[in-house]
Amino acid sequence: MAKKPNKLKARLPRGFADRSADDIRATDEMVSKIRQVYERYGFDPVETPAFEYTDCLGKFLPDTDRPNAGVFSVQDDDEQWMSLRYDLTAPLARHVSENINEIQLPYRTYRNGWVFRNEKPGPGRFRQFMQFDADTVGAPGVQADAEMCMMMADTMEALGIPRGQYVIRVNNRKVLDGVLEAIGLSGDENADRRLTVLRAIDKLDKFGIEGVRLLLGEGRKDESGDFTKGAELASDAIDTIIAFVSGSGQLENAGIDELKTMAEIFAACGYGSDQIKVDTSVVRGLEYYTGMVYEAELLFDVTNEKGEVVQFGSVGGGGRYDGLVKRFTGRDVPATGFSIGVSRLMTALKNLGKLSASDVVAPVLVTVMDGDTEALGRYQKMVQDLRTAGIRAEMYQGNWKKFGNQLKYADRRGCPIAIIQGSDEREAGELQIKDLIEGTWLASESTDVDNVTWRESRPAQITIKEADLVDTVRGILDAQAEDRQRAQEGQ
RNA sequence: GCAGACGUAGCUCAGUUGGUUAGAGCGUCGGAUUGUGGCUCCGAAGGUCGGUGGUUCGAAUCCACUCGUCUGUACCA
Repeated sequence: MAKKPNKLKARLPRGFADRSADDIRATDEMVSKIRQVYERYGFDPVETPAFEYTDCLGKFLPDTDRPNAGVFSVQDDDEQWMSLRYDLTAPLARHVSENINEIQLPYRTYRNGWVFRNEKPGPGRFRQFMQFDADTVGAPGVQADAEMCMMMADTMEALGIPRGQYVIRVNNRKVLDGVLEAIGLSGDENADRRLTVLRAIDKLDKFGIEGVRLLLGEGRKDESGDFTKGAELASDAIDTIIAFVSGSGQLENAGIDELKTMAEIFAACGYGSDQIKVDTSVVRGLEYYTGMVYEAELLFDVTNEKGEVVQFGSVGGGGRYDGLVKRFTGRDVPATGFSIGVSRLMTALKNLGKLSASDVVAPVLVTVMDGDTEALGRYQKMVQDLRTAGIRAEMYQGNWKKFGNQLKYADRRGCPIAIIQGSDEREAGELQIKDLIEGTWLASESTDVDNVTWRESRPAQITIKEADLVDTVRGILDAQAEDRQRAQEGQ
């Protein structure tokens, strides 16, 4: 056997995805709905690049052991480390700090873009994904946080998620700090333990009360038998925390007061607990949040491709980060903002059926039966006439000599209509207009017809005068659109 | 990172205690049909059995290592 040439294997890096036409259109539609809400709230767009100097992004400086832990980093030719951004908040803090003298505070801004994380990918979890953020920089008041939550709720509804199918959960980091203090976990020497406790609390919706109890104590065994070490708290401390996160604990501190103020704002603005509610188990990221934290959670079941119900968790979140700009400027610039995971949310909406199947119809296909220059010019002219009338259209660009293939192409491409003009029609100044949607239906109704009879019947095909091309096509397209509309409503 | 399961054609999967030339369905391509999609019929292409090494007369099958995928878990700024 002849030796095979060493063919290059085409492969996508793991954790990355190609996006189809449908995905791109659906994303564009989603993004535009989100943008409309943010614009209405008076936010302005800003864009920062995908790369930042690594030290500007946060605590991750590449070390020699794992230069890319968590982030994708490269060294510039002047040996400075740069990284792909892993969120849109740190770059915003950099942008604001760098332009602090030009920017009018409070600065209300939004932006969407790709972010990158160098970590283990999973289903619905990619190493490149899109986020859509909104932030108010330079506003210390709780009102700014409250506005964020309300805007998040409005956004969910603008995306077609009905009230009751989502909830914005709010908490205040200061509250949790108070709880930790109450069980004697204050001070630097307990920093690690505090983290473990916060992480355990964050898993309430995943593991339930009992799971969290285990993580606060000895530890917990997962389904594969692997053991996770717990925080090893005393049992009365565990009880205090459990009581607190399940809503029955008592505590007075600044965090609670702020939450009360927020609740009043929500009530005054007409947002009920079916939209936004205080939930003392919300933790969010551990690093930079200083006060309010909030997250958007979907309450409906999401089934994946295999038909399994999956725990979807949050589709967005944020909070107050008063220290992030100060790192650069030394000035106190309080800020609050949130981020929507566009890619994740889109997966969920797709499953909810809220993602309207693309309105874009495939182009009308002008078939080719005569390949000489003059004839090709005539076909191309038909295409241009249709395009001028605002109708998507294209001329067949493959091997025109196999006519059957042209219709097969149109069929698979989903073309609504095919235009046919052979020499017979040409001489009569006529065109054949074939309704491919109607034809598909006819074909499914008559499966036992032999091929010759099927072909000679020329299903769903009419003959018209050349001059009537645009009007006829438009008429058929309109009728097809009505049918689609009716079918959708009938569901 | 840790733990477990699984890797056979483009896809979904068969493949006997280790035994000749590794199969099927679907899909793809060609033909029946130089001017009509579907159905039908005929034919063809397509495989380093994830990789490397070992055991054996002989490995898709057994062993070791490795890579990859999936599931759980950890981390997630």
